[in-house]
Amino acid sequence: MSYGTEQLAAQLKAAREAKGLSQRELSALAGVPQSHISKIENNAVDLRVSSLSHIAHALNLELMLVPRKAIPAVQSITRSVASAPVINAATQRELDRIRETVDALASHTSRASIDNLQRRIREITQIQSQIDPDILKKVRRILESIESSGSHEAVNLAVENIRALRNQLAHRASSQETLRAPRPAYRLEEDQDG
Amino acid sequence: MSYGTEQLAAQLKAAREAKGLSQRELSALAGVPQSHISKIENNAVDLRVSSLSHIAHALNLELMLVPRKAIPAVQSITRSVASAPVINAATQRELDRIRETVDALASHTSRASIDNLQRRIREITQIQSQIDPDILKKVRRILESIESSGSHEAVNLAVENIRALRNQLAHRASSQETLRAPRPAYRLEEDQDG
DNA sequence: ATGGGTGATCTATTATAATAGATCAAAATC
DNA sequence: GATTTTGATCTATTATAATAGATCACCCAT
Repeated sequence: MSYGTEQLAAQLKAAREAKGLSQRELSALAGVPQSHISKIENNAVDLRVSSLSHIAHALNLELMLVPRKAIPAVQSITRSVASAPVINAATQRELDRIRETVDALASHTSRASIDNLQRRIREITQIQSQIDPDILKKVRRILESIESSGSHEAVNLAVENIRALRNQLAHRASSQETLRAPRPAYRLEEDQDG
Repeated sequence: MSYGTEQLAAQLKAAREAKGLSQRELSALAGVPQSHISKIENNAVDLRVSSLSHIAHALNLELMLVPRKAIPAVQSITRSVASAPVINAATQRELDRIRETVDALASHTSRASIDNLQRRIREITQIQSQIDPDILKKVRRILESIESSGSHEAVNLAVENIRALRNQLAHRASSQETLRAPRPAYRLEEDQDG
């Protein structure tokens, strides 16, 4: 069912995920059942303003009525605020896991190879930019396969892999000033799988 | 009953009145019963988002979720847009009535006095500025009393009256331009505490 | 395999928004 | 003074949001 509120639904979902909250966590914060949040995010209900307001507040959002003419300006502001260099919680979690994996790897691998690897990891962590958690997940998979194989060359491959990722991210970070407009962090009309 | 939506209710009512619409007129535009609009404006219901959205659209407003940090900036924009020199519907209606009254007056009064009066009326109409309908109403009352009395001096008094109003409005209009020019756009208190 | 966390999807019940329509008092208008 | 407009307030009916709670499949990690 469509209620003409799909933008709001998508925005709520995006905001929740940007804060790294599960539906259950948001449910506790907003005082709304998880099942209802699910329906809302899937645009299956025409929710009441009080519900919307509660959920929005839990996500640090405010419901406002904006004059037609002011919409582009407001979107511009919203985008610039939303794209602040706050790291995504999911990304943060993946980074933590990578660090754990590297620590585990370090405990039974030669010092020299691991030092290089750890430096690369630190580099990535320092880049305050949005990183796709899936990419980090792949990196971790490689590290895990290394741990099981114990191969020296595999470690070098991993280092190489991460260096490439670092370069990619660094490039994106520097070109972000000019690219910010076509890459809104808050998408108002789309979801993010694809 | 309070639903934490009194801001929205007040804003809707203000927007409706700013457009010079009655609840019934808005009802027709938004496809929502007048009785319901009354309840909404009096904060007697926790309305659904679709209803809010319909009414907002009829009033050229859009429902948006705005990040906490962006609220002051958005309010600033909204204010500046709202104060745009768009003529109020109620004002427009009063101006139309004044014109009708003058026409009626012209049909049985000496040409010379009326010409001057009509020129003054035209001057006022040309000033695209917000005029308090109550002031215009007073002007019309004077014109009406003239029509009943038929006095020459009364016509001159009315002309004088309207000339004063014109000056007042012209002054306000010119000072408004100088106030709008250095409009501080919008500013984000972007402290980047990250 | 197992268990924790995820989000979607059921159930059943209650609360209330939304609707169409009538009525009313008070202004505004004629 | 009579008429119209406006906004608020009723009634009665229907539609559905909100709720609590259980369940399910899916991924992820042990």
